[in-house]
Amino acid sequence: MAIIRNTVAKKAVFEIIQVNKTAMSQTEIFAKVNNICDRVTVYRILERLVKEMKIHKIVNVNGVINYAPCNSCSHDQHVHHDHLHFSCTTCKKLTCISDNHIALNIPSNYQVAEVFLTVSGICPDCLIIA
Amino acid sequence: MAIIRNTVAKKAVFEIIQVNKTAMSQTEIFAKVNNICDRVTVYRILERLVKEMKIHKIVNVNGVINYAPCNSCSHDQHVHHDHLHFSCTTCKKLTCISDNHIALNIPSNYQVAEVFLTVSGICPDCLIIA
DNA sequence: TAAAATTATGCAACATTGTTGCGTTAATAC
DNA sequence: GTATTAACGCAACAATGTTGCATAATTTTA
Repeated sequence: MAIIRNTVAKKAVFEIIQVNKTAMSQTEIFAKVNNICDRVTVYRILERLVKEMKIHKIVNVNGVINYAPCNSCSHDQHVHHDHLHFSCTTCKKLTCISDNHIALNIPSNYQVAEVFLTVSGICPDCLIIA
Repeated sequence: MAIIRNTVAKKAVFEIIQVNKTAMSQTEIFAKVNNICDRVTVYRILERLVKEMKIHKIVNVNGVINYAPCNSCSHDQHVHHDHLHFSCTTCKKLTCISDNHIALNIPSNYQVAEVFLTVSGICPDCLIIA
């Protein structure tokens, strides 16, 4: 039945993810926890937070897994959240763009579970600079 | 000006990708080339084939990069092809589902370059077995 | 509150995927 | 056939992620 423990490291990791406006990789998160725990622990905490549905996993266009808070996710939406991710080619930041309900045209013999939609390009911040 | 050479290994890799109905990872491709070349060579061939626009890269939902032939891709579409990928959670195969033109609702201050759309679930083949 | 149970951690080692440098091989042009 | 240089092999490295196991910390319960 696995009782969930809210440890110091776990709180720190969750805090970091919640405060940050863009999605973060394990590497970025580990860099921010200031050695309060091992890097393996960060992996395991992330795994647990995903299972507890407090954060969600997003694979960036380069294949690196990123994590973002599940702010707008209800329990239902988690499995089937159709929101969109924007991957900036300039600053490399991955941003969640909420509430983009897309209509897919998938053959009926496919059973859809989850939609992964990421758009690459240049984000507003980088467009200003350019 | 880099003259392109059509080597034995390159022909073999391209053949494997073309024959296969689903997208393949470097690991899968290397397993099929039967040691006619080094695994590094496979990486480099894939890189070249992508640059020559004969195949395209797809990042699977687990972060592993897969390759599929650019059958339906015109030169224009390559950079901006909106087709959809289906990632089967049972057989792990990644399939291209052609011609799914989706309407995105991205804020106008984002400059869109490329759309990555992958849907996970169960593919027809695995549904029959289940 | 002390002991038992079990969740979480640290560390080391490993696995997978992908990259780089450099000397050598081989495809193509002439 | 020879020259040119793209492509290759090998070794070494780098990044990301995983596993096993002993230990630490937290919670339960007696």
